[in-house]
Amino acid sequence: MVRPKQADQHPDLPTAIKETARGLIAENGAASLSLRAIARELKITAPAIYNYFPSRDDLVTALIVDAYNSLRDTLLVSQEGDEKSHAERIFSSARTYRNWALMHPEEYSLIFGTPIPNYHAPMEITGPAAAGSMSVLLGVLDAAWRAGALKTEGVLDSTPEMVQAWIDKFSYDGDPAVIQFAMASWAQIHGIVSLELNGHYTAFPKNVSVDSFFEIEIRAMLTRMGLKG
Amino acid sequence: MVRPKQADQHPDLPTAIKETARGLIAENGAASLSLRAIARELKITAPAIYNYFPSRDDLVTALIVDAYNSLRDTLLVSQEGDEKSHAERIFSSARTYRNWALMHPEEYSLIFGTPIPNYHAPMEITGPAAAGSMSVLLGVLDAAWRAGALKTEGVLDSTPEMVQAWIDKFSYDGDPAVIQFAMASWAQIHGIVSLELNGHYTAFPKNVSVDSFFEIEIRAMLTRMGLKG
DNA sequence: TGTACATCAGTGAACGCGCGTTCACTGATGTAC
DNA sequence: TGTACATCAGTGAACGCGCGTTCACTGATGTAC
Repeated sequence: MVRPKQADQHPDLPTAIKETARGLIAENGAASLSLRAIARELKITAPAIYNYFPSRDDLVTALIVDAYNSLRDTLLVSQEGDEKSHAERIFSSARTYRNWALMHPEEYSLIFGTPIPNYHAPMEITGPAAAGSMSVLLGVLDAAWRAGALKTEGVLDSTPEMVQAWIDKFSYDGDPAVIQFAMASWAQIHGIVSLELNGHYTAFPKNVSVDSFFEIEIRAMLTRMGLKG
Repeated sequence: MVRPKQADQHPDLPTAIKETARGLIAENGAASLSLRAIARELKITAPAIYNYFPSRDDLVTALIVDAYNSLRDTLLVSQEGDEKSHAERIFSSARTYRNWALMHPEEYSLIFGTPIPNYHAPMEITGPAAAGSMSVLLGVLDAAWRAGALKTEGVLDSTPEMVQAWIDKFSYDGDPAVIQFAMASWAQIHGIVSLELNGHYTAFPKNVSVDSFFEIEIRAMLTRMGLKG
């Protein structure tokens, strides 16, 4: 009896490694991810992983980049459809962001959660990936503003330091208030999603839906921007 | 030469253990906290810790309870002063919450960050501690509402499931919109603080202040509640 | 004041474990002739 | 079609490490007489 080559069981091993890693992170958290656990799960030996990822940190970096790209792609798809109003587009981006996080909690915690101990993300790789997904969110607001759909008067007395930093970094030539809105909306959505994912909202009987609470908050967000949801 | 007893070097060893633990969490993250590292730092041996904490998990639980209590106490102090208006009280609670988080990032990540792998918080201990600090925040809003300072008309068509769960759990007899406001404000503040602490806002030249961005958001929050900041 | 003794905080060795990473290797596969 | 050989993905043993926890112990301190 000839034992089949392992490759036969995992035609695309690098992908299988990453998928298994995501599964393990979902179970035990990103901090306790280990190459040996991945290998055990895949029924290969740990050194085999080194054929595809030079070290554990490189695997983690690949997972982070994948996560940012997945979020970005999901957001882009949600914006398709020319018939949508600006309010609808913003609304659907917000919903999509939350839904993506709820469906991929392990990836959300990987990019927005507490950093993994002893892992230092190489900014020249994760930076652009992060900017890619964030720029989609900003893009929706910017488009709405350029179409004159956003009320920005009186939002800012002067430009906050952080908003200015963003403007400088990305050479943004629109209204600073759009950046303020973008960062505020992001914080609001992230705040809800983060509390939700870590069980701070639902320490109740369990299975309490956050959906309608979230919808109301997004509507309030749109109202603040001068849009009707 | 008689070697002094270790107890002489650490008159209050349980406290010293917790302080050292907080220091190590600040350095390397809560996920990598180890009894041996604490002992090393204190120049004692690891088993000595077992005289005060029956296991690593019990130490972590103590740290979490301490964190919640510290946050609660800090919030309570910030509310003192009868001369303050409701808007001022809410504003100062928000500021205090953020400042506490910035001054104690290790404790903030302990209670609101990604859970520590293989640690399961005993809800009967951490639950009341969490409720204690959260009820201070809710208390400020509730007081403002009872004084008629909050505009709650039209905020809720119907009561979201999660808001109702809170009302049931804490037998709240006020306006459900107050709970909606409380949870929304908490999410907004937590969102900003969380992004700030994890470096998602300040991946810039570094040292970019979030202060005025935050102030504007709190003011917007007050405006939404019908208060002028 | 002096002696015998109980207390108990902290020690040091040891346990079994899982980890990332290295290394020389094996053996199935594909290629060249 | 058949043989010799190069390739290279995956193996298995080994390394040095740090971890939580247990255990019998030591030795300074406080107490009783």
